[in-house]
Amino acid sequence: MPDTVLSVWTDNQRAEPGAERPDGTRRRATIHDVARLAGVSRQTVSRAVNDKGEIDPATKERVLEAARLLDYRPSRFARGLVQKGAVTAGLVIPDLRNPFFPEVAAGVLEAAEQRGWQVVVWDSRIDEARERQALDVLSHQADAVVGYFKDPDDVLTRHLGGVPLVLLERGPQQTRFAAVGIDAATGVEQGMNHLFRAGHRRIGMLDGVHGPGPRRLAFLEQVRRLGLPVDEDWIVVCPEHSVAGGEAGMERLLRARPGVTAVFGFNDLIAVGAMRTARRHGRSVPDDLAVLGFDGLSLGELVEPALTTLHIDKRQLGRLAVEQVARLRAGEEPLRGADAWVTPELVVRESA
Amino acid sequence: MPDTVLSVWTDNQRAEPGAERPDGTRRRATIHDVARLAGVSRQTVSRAVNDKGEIDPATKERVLEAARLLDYRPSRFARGLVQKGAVTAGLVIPDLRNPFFPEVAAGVLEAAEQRGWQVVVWDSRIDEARERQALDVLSHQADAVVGYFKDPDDVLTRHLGGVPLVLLERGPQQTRFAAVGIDAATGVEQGMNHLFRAGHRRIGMLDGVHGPGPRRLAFLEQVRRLGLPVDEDWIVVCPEHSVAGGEAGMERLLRARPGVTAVFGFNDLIAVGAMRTARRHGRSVPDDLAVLGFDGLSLGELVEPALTTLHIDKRQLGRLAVEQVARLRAGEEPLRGADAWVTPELVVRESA
DNA sequence: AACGCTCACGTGAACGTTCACGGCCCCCCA
DNA sequence: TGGGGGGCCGTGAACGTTCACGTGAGCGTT
Repeated sequence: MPDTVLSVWTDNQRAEPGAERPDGTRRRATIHDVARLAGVSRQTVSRAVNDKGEIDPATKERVLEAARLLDYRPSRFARGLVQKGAVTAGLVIPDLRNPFFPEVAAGVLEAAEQRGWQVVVWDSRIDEARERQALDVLSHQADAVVGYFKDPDDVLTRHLGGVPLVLLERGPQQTRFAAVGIDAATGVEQGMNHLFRAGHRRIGMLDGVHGPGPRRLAFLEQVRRLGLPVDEDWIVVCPEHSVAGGEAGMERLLRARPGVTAVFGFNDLIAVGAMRTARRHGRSVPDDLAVLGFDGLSLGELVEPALTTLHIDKRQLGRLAVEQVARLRAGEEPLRGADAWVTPELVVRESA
Repeated sequence: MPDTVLSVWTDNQRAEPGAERPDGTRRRATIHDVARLAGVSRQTVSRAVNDKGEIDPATKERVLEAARLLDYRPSRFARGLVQKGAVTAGLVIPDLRNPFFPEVAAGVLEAAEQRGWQVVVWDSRIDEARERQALDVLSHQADAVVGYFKDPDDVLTRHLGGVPLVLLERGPQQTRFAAVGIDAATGVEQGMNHLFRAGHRRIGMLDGVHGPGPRRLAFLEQVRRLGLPVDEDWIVVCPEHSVAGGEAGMERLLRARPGVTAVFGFNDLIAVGAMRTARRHGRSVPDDLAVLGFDGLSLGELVEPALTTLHIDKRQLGRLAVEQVARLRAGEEPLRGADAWVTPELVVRESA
């Protein structure tokens, strides 16, 4: 290589052309171009770049040099067309900034990697339109999709164009699609028992969604079972699934039900927000107000007091989702019921 | 559709076959199979599934029905081969569980989405072998790669096979590749000025990497500039970039330099760990010991005392990386110097 | 001298789409 | 009655690889 270090440095990585077209634009170099320049056949080029055997080391070097010169890169499409087996899954996540979802994603990536699949990730930013948009793209580019979607089945089907879908955190009774989820009922039961045994009778909920989702339904069932007072003022919906959302929700709950002695948060971020608001109102946690989270984020150990929460194995959730995809692809029946759930586990720390 | 609801529910999403092969396995249905079943040509099938015009509504419906029957999905490879323009970028992240990286990823995803690109994500889990592995795959499947890599240029080149690479957080002097990074010098200067003005003279560093990385070099320069005492005992390397790592590192620092009055953390998690250890040793923060972080994670506002830190615009970092990729693809010169940096900003909260 | 074997390399076919045509039929209008 | 035009549909070709062969040169063995 006669290039000086400087020129290598400067020209580094610049897209250098294959061939000039009549219209002046540049076409990407093909295996043909390389073959011609190196004076060999396509097959020999293929042998060189994929370093297979049956090729003279000298010609191999010559071919690679030609490839470098033309900035040749094999077309992944042409390649994929002839060698099957490359699997791409789509993953649609509502909000990467909520620490819950990166953990789920990590589980998906881990399981996908083990199977040799790759994952293209979309952040829908809690926007249903963006969810559909993600589906539109992924239905063209992925072999399967897993993710969080709010739309009903028929809408999803319309944007899916036949690719298999695995829903995250949708009860199977709410969808015909394969799904993996969280056993909210069992989790909430553990949590409410814990609060009840600690003497709490006026328990509020800071929900995260408007409709009667699984967590709220489970909460209501426990409230009924334990014979606690309840009306809709005990449940307030936070404007967002964040600390700020939890703070706002707690403000409203304290106004509506000043007598509340414990709150059950839709997730850990909301619970943390609740603690902050409570403290700002002069109530100490857990003495004046107990706070229970739902997620088991590691940041719950860092706040003060440390958050008592229902811990979810988030990686496992992701891994399960990938397994569902594998089943669909194999033509098997997807997991239903408890096998497709992750059961929360109560982690008692300090806040309740 | 004569199917009962039940059968739809049950058979849902199961991979139903295209055609039986001699060996008994099933082949995915092609456009040809659909055409034959519907009694039309490929082109007509194409028109139906891509809903273009020039097709009779009745035949269209017939074709779509046939496609449904065969579970036909167009091959994305065959499609990509003929219509250019689909861009896939690879993103390699060290650890999705460190809140810093999901934010960077969010920036990458956001910018990629705006350009109509998709992103396949790999979590290398801070393992250099896995980094290379990711490169091996992505060099085959992606049109460009951006990510965190520890290997030197030549190793990367070998695993890259010609695809453009943008490095995250590597000073351009350390690599010939295009890069985006953090202006550690400016950031550390701000931080150290802040500590110095508060009266601190014995300042330790909890580093995150073994070599003399940019943050440590900047630290040493500031120490020299301010005329502070320094030897290697003032710098300890934490075993990992986590709260636990910070706790362990702080234990060692306190043992080596009990007179320390302030510590500068490699990142926010380490700084939080330092605070916890300090407190466990009976030192109150910031009175007995000031702690300064580097990252600006939102969890820094939640801990107590709230973490003073050098805030980095992590999304911007991701967006910049995508812009670098775009430049490389366009054959332009990548950004160098300050345009490719994100400058940290001191956020004074309570810990220092 | 005939055979066989290995090494290095080339050739046609196939992968599954879309694109650019071209053709047919029917209707309408002059 | 002729021609024009639009609606609907089909036919080759092309996209860029890899795969399964085929070929010829060179060398050693019998």
